[in-house]
Amino acid sequence: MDNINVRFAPSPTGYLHVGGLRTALYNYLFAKQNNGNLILRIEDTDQSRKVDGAISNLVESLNKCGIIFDKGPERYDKNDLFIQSNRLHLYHDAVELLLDDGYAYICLDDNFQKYRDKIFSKEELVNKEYHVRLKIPNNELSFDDDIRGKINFDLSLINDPVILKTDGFPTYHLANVVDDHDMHISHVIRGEEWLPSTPIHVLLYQYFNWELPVFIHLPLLLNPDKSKLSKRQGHVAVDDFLNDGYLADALINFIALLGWNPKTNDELFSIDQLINQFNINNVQKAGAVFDIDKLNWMNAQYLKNTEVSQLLPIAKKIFINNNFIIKDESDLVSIVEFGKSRCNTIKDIVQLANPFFQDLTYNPDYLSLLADSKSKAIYLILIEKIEGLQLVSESDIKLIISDIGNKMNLKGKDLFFPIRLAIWGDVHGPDIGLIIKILEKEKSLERLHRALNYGK
RNA sequence: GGCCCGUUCGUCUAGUGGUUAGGACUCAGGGUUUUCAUCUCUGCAACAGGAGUUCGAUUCUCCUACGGGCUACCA
Repeated sequence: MDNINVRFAPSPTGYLHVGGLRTALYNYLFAKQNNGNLILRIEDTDQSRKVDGAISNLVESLNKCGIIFDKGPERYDKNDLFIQSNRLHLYHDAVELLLDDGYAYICLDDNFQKYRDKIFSKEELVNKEYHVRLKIPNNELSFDDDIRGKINFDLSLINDPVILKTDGFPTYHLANVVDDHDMHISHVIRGEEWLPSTPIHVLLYQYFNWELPVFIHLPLLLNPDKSKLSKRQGHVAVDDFLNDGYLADALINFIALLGWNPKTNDELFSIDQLINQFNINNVQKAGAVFDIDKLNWMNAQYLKNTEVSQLLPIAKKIFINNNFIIKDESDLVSIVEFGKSRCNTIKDIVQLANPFFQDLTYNPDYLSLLADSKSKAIYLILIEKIEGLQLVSESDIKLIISDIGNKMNLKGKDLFFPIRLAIWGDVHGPDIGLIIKILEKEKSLERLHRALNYGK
C-alpha cells in the first residue's frame, strides 16, 4: 500500500471515552509508523445527539495524551478536522448515484418492502417526507478482517438499512463509506462493535465500485464483569483520569497494552517507543478488562520516575482544584517529592498531604502512646528546643531528635512514633524534619502542646 | 430469539504438536529502609468441556458450553 491514511471518527456526544482513546491511539501509532496520515473526522449526522463544545473537548483530550492529527490529503488542507454535517452534498450525490443504479430506493413510510421496486419522480416527492434505503440482496457476503480473518454473512438476514434520513442527513453507514473513500482511507481501524455492520459497508463499496479499505476491528475494552466498558464503577472519561492525577503518558502506556503487547517482558513504553514497537497484527482478538489496579501500578511507576519539576505544574493544578492553598512552592516540591514514591496518583498525594493543611485527628489505635509518660517527656524537650530556634530547618530537627534519642536511650520506632503521632496524627508518614519544616515553628509547637496536654 | 466475534492464572498477557506452560498486576510471606513507601526475594494461581486427527494435543478440526457485540430514520 503506498499511501497510508487512517482516521478516528467519533461522534461529538460529549467527553472522550478511554475506549475511544485506545482506538485513536492504535490509529495514531499505525499512521506514524507507516508515514501515514491520521485524520480526525467528526460524525455528527445525528443532530439530536450533538453536544456543544464536544469537538474541542475531544481534540483537547486527545492532544493532552499526545495524539495529534495530521492534515488530510492535500485538497483538504484547509481543515485539520472534517465535520460530516458540512459535507452533506457529498452524501446526497452518492444517494443519487445509488438511486440511479437501482441500488437504493425511496420510502414514504416505514413499511419499506412495498417501496422496494418503486421509482418516484421529482414531482411526486414535492412536499413529501421521505427517506432512502439501501437494497440488500439475498446472497452471502464475506470480507477480510486483518486480525480475524475471513468473515461470512448471510445478507438475507439483514433488513434494508436507511442510508438517508427524513431530515436529509445520511446515516452512519453511508456517510462513513463515502468519507472513507473520499478521504482515501486505506485502513479502517475501529471497535469491534462495528463488525456486524461491515457487510453493509462492503456492499456499498461494491455498489459504488470503489476499492475496499483494509478492515481491522479492535477488541472491546471491558468492565470487570466483562460487559462493554461503561460508566458504572469508576470513570471512563479521559479527562476524569487526568484530573485525578493520572499522567497522560501512563494512561497511554496502559491502554496500549490492553489488547497489544510487544512479546517481551517490557511494559513501560513512551509513545515514541510505542510507535516503534507497535504491531497492529499482534492485536488480541478477545476483549480486555480495564483493570484499574494495573493502571494504578503503572501510574505509580511514572510518578516515581518523573522529576518533581515536571510534575509540579500538574500537581499545582490538582492541589488547587482540591482547595489546598500553597503558601510556599518549595513546600509543594517537598510534598510531591515525598508523595511520588508512595502514591498511585497525584490526587492520592493530595490525600496524603492532608495533615499539613487540616486539623489533626489522631489515629485511634495509638491514643495510649500519646498519653504515655515517656512520650510526654519527649514532647517537653522538643518544645523547649524548638522554641529556642529562630527558624526551623530539617537538619536542626534531625539533630535535636537524635540528641533526644541519645539522652533518653531511645531509637527507631520508640523514638519516632510518639513524635510523628503528635505532629502528624499517625505513626507513619513523612520524615519528621520535613513535617516540622513545612508546618513551621508556630504550628509545630501548637501540635506538640496539644499532644503534651492530651489526656490531662 | 437471530447473526457475528471471542475463550491460557482473579486481571493484562507470552508460548509450543512433546515446556517444570513464562512475565506483569493483585494477594500472601521474607529481606533492605532508625516510620511508611520505594527497592528486592519467595509463594499462591491458568490452557472452558467433549469428541476427533496424531505415537503424542493447551497448540490442528468439529461440536457443546460460557462470555460479549450487533440486531434504530444512534454512531
